[in-house]
Amino acid sequence: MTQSPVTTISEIGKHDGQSVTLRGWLYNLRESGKLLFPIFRDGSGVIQGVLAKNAVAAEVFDAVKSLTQESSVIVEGKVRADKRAPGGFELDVAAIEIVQRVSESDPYPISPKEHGVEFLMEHRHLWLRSSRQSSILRVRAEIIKAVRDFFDDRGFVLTDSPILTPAACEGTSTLFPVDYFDEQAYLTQSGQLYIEASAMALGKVYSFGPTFRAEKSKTRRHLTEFWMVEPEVAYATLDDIMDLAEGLISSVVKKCLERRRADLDVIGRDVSKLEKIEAPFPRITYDAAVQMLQEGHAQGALESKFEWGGDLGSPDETYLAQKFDRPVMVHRYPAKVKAFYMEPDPKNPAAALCVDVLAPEGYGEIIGGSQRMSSYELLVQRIREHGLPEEAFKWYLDLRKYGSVPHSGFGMGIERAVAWICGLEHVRETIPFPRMLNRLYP
RNA sequence: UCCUCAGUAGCUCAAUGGCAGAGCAUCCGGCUGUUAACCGGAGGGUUGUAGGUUCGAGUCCUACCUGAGGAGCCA
Repeated sequence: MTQSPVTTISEIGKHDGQSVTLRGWLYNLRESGKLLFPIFRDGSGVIQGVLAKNAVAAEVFDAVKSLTQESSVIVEGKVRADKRAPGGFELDVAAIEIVQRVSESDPYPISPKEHGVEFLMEHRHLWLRSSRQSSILRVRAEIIKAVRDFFDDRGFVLTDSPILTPAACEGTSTLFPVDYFDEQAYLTQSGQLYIEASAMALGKVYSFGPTFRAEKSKTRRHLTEFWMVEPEVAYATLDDIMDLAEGLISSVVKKCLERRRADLDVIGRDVSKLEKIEAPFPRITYDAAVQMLQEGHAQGALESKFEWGGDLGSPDETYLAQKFDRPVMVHRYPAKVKAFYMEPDPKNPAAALCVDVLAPEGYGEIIGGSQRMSSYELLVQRIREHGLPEEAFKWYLDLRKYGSVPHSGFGMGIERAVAWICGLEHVRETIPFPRMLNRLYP
């Protein structure tokens, strides 16, 4: 092959009328008599090639004609703007080098036709190559970058929490145990307790990493391994972190609309719904939410009547979220349904200074946060009430002995945020290799 | 853990208790603008597993396995 400049499909518009080299894979091949229409992908996008039998060398035509799906190829050809092409450009193929040809006796299993969930999940390592899955992963990467930029630009310091932990932060029933030499350790279910310590050192901090929950949940919103970003701010109140949460979400959505609109189109997302996501978000108390739920039940929109004092269930969250066109913040839940470390509301000690942010369109809770308890005595009392091993929390209690201050933070689940922003049916598509109740492979 | 549904060709699905079928994929042939191309042909089956009912079971019954959707729990 001659040496034309190597480029990518996403950049190919800059080379209109020129010869270029693309390195990628055959996505599909159509033919019509003496014409071939190979579709190539290279990780940045998809482009259709064209070969006419009387216009190219016979060996090039035959080589393309015999290609199998997902064979890896280096192609050279002239870029041509064409209204018939979905991406606006086509490639008049002049030469091709087959890097590895997929055998027809063992063809690529994922055809352009429909497949079932189980089959696709068994072939997740190959499913990632589809346009839709590639676009989702690009949006995921954009969301993570937008999250980190948001905090970095505001003076937060990234202080990651350990993955291996000696004890639970919210009870032991949902932990994955691992052998740690002669001790029992667990995979973390939240980095929160540790970033409280680093917030006391550095003021404004966040952690970003994987978390693990051995919940036997089998729903479209659950993974056993998922990624969380958790900011923690010294001297911040509940109101402060509600401001922070709505700023984060609106900033992330805006970045995706600016930089990943083409991918959102591939995924089929209705971006008009995302364009409405601007601060301020509605804020309602738990008490107001209960009233809305009871009205919903009276109107027949909800099956069961919600009683004050319980935690919100999935159908309840979906109902509340449907009342708004942007995320809704529900704050001040009853303390007894929330974690032990939450500060009581001074105006009503039965309520906790906490907030759940419910995404629109039924995507459920994407953020959970609170003001943390700052009193040593009260925290000891709560740890005992919850039957937690006091010895394991000695270091955490130290934070309340040496310059304790009010502080607040929250956790945002990356996969739920990706599912919502992309408009996906299930969080399993939001991460390259999802870990679920019945899925550890591939 | 509980509730509901499903499992038939590589994939997606049909088949009243009575001969196991189609589309896609693969292979062969045709077509100079195809858009999940189309047209013709070929090969491809231990109907999830183990029992049971029946003259006869993909179909009915029991148990188990696997998967999906939901509840609870949660981000």
